[in-house]
Amino acid sequence: MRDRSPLVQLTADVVILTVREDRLEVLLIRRGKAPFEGMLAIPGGYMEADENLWQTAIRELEEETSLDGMTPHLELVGVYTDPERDPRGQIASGAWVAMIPDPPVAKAGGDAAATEWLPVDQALKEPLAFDHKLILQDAVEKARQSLNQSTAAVSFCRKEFTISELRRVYEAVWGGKLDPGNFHRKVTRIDGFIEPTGETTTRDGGRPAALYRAGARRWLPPSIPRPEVSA
Amino acid sequence: MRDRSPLVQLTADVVILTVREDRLEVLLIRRGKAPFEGMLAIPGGYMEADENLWQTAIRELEEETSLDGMTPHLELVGVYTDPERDPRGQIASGAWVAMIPDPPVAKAGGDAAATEWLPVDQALKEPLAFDHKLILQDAVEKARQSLNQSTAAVSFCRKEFTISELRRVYEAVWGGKLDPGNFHRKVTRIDGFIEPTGETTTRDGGRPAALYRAGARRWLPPSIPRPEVSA
DNA sequence: TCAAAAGTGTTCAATTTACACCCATGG
DNA sequence: CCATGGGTGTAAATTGAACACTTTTGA
Repeated sequence: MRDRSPLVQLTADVVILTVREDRLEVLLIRRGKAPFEGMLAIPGGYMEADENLWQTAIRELEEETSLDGMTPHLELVGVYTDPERDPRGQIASGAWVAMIPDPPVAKAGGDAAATEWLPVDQALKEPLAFDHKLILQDAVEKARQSLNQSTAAVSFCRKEFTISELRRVYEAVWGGKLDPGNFHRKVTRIDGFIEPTGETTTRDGGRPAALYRAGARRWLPPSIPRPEVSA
Repeated sequence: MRDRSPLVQLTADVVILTVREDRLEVLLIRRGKAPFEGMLAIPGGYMEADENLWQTAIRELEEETSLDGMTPHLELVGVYTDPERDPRGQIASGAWVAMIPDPPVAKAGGDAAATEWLPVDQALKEPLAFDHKLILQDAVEKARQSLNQSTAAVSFCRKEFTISELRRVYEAVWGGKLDPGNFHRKVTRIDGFIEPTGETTTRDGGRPAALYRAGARRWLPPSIPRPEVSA
């Protein structure tokens, strides 16, 4: 049995999402070589000998975007291992979703002939290489869930952001509108979600808005409250 | 670069959890062969040629437990790919966490010399083979998070269960006590979480309790409410 | 009759919702 | 001045927390 266990190569695919002009967009590459030459694909690459797959994902992310030293939110979406998923042979892939602020600077590099930002709705209508349509669907679903239960939304914002900018992230990812006043109170009341910098900005127009930073909290309070730790 | 991408074998490890006597317990195997002979390990096995890693995980779960045709909650925990994690060579692992009802019937099979149920607290104090301590920690954390935000707790219960049995799942996994009355109202008010069967039981002693089935809902309501879908 | 567990009532506090309304800026 | 978005006030409805209390069984 063991001897028959197939030898595979590993790749990391990174679904890079951002919110641009109140829409959720994804970074795709136009493939420059076979297989699937000319088709859109999710950026990714092979794991190298001295690294693990998480490090591969980070490296791929850095190759495609300018991160300016910030560590982005990078979350595992799934592991894609169907024997037939890659015509080149047995290649398994770990997929991550990255949430980065706008304006993301796309670099052209690696074997990507060109990189393109596309609204997610539109990307899902395009034909994508390999099983990348499935991966993209799973990644977007994971992002939506992350906004439900974690503070991941701040990863879509710059280091300093206004509450309205944060609200527009939720609106873009979830679809629909949120009441600005109620949203403001909600997020300021959840302890550790965001912290005021003391500065203000007028970049969104209108009355100056207070600027905030991401807080230390990672998880939003659950709807069934957890008891205090007793033991 | 590509040519240097290492060839690896894939395994699926399944952290099988249950709630027994108000404690969270994990199924481990005592290894019957090298490496780590005699040590405790998380059950797992190699991916075979005609399957994907999810199917491997399901197969491993079925080898270790009697599932009686029910599909258990099986959730991806992570992908473990450090080059040095297995002394036999480059072996990458996908880890899942399974939540199954008590009483789980452990089968002895495969290359497991013996299987043992251990309270999670205790298992984390034992030395475990490979990087299985890390995997177990991650799996338990994933299970806790799942109870926060999804209806996964019902997976720890039998097909028909009382609200108290469900409450004891939360208490065992989270630690601490929940108010029985308030918990009762909470879970019956969340639409689609559980549905009454109409039957009652006295198996927990005291006044007969109504029996429930798992409902169709998979996710608990988020603390920041999602707006209605507009588009 | 008593203990045990299920489930409901009750009360006060806190939060949510849906708005109206005022505030502070740029043009 | 006006338009724009930021942020607070407010009142009604809902929900939450704590805990007393009734119900229904087995022992």
